[in-house]
Amino acid sequence: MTARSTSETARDIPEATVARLPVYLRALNTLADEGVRTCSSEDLASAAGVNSAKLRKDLSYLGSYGTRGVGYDVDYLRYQIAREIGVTQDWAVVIVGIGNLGHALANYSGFRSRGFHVVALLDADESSHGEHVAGVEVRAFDDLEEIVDEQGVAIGVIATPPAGAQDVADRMVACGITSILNFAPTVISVPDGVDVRKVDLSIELQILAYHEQRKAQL
Amino acid sequence: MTARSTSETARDIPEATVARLPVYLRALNTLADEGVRTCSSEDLASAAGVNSAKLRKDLSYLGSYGTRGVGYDVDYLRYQIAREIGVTQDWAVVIVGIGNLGHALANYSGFRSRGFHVVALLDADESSHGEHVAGVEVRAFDDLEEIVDEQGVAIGVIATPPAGAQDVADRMVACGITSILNFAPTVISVPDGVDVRKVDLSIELQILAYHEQRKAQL
DNA sequence: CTCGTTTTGTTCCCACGTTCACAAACTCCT
DNA sequence: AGGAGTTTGTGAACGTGGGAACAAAACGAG
Repeated sequence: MTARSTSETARDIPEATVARLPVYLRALNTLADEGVRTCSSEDLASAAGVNSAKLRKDLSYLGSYGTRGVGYDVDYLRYQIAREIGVTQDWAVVIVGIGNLGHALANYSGFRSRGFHVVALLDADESSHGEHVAGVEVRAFDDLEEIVDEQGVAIGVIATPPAGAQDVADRMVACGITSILNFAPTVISVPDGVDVRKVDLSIELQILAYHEQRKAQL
Repeated sequence: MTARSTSETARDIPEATVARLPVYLRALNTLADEGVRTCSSEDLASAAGVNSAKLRKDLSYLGSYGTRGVGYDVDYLRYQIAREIGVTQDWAVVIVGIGNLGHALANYSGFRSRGFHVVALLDADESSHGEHVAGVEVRAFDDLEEIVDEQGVAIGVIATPPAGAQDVADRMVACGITSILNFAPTVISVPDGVDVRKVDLSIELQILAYHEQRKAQL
């Protein structure tokens, strides 16, 4: 509806919206599994746990994919969101650090089913090399460059202890990885152009503890 | 400096600040381990990966714990943040769902060292009962009420498959748990007064994929 | 004691995100 | 064909968060 810029897609979507698109996509998948063909913004919003006005505004950044008076076609919208996020293609992922968490990540079925393919598991500890986890062999961390080149890996996952995380990140960046998901409980710094997202289990618990403590004070 | 309200502490701290306090706390712990006794806002900010103005503003919500011209006493500030977050006390935590992720969480040393104590591991699958993980016996999900009552549990962790997550949440809320950390890839709804935080691995990857795709388009 | 230096605490302003509210657009019924 | 009823897409108001910049406060030198 709005005028397109020179390059076809690529009007920029607010970061907060980007973070919610995968939630909408999951909700749409659930609806589709239940046989729902069409839904209103109200339906989808409640399935996704957000306000319907916010949902409509979020979707409006992608384009005008609904029909007034009717709602959204579940399959069509699902495809449009998947395309916008980029999960219509397959992404190669490398996981570094095969401890408890690395094992869990390697075995996590949610990656595979959403277009993420774990092509390598790496660990600095030699005693783990050769072991197979989720059908993938654990290899030496030094094989990183080779694997990234061969397989065209763009996304790396760090699941090492905090002390090694910055080194791992540096090596990843050096060999061309531009997106990192960091589970190590430490701040890592990377050059501009590289995206890092951090997941920190104990920080989440501490945030809950803060609110819990406040409730207890009343 | 500002006038206190009737009840001693408890001016409300912005949510964005609350989420960063654990990061500051971790950075302070690292500095303390290195033998640093005093630091400026600049030092601490770079250790925590934030802007120094933001750090100072965040800390100012807690009180006036620095000294102009000098900086912050590392130990003192560390204690003040820990007290504010509530990690000077010990919190009992129950983990439900002992699959790959549940195992990893049970074994995660970062919980114990930050005042979180895993008092029970529960699973609906009988075949896992009796097994010991990280020194704690896996018990039946039906024991939840008993354990929560006896141990005064306020925080629950859900690491089940998505289909069971809402049921688990309902049972947790029913027996008095008021803070939930949800790893199941589904939206769970809870009554007012209950805090839920969600950690979703595949959503994080999808957000990275979006940015990766945009970089590739240029 | 006074001046210069350092660093905090805070104010002001801008950008971003959320919500409301409504016009535009579509369907269905008569 | 026209009107009533729905539901989207969006403009406008509001609230929260981030960053620059500066006054206030401490310290040290002379």
